[in-house]
Amino acid sequence: MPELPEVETIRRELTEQISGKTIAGVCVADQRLIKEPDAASFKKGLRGSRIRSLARRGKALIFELDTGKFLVVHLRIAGWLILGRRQKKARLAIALSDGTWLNYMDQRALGEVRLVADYLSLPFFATLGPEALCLGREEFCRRLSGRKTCIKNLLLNQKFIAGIGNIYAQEALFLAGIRPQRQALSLKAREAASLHAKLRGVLKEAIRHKGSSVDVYRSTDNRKGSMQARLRVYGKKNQDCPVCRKPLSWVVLGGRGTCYCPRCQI
DNA sequence: AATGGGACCTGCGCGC
DNA sequence: TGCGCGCAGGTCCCAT
Repeated sequence: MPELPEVETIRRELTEQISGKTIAGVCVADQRLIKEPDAASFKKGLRGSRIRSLARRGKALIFELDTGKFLVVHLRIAGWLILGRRQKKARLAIALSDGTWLNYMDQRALGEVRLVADYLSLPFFATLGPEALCLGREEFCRRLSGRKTCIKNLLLNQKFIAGIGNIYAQEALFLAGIRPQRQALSLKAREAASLHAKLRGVLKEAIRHKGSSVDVYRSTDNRKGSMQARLRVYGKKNQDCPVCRKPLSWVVLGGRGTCYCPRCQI
């Protein structure tokens, strides 16, 4: 589900709705999600904490607590959060002081939740590349140069750039007119600059529209985003290009399905 | 050092 | 109706 725009949407909504509130209780229905510490210490460490603020780094959501600890949530493929009534299928439910619940939902149980004192030293954050929306054009082009892997896989590599996933990588490449299987080092300066601009554009567009609800993703009020209606190629296997109206192509790159237009993308 | 494939999970839609 | 298969928005681990 959640790439940068979806996680950013969640962060903004939660900032408005739960910052300043205190955690009254914690119910762990699926222990597999709690990566550290053990479930009992996790619950004990969380109870009574006040939520100071919410941050995002890449696709990870970070709750800053007044105890000095951080609740780090990674939704992976199919996680989402619902604020409000307690949800039956929640794998983790956090009761807030005002009687509302923050429910962690996850169809595939691949998500990860941690309570740590220092999240920046976690391997994921220590090796994470620059934020997609903070990376300037020149730095983007410099990091791109000399990389032999195909451009789409590079965009998906979180150590290269943080926050891009399979939806927005395909969308940005379509908008920039670049084939996903091109070697990164083959991009001309103009192409790299265009890709940088289109990437920023599509991420901002997606944030404005509260993310793409392609499958299970919902924003915290359990409503769908609206970006899915604006996607140009993602999930359009066997359909036509929105620009030239000819059939789109589909390939597997880095184990992930990839749609592109063989005419509009060079 | 960088790259590609498999593993981790569950559920849906499809063809037979 | 039922079953097997392919596929799904991410990341880590391992072999090469």
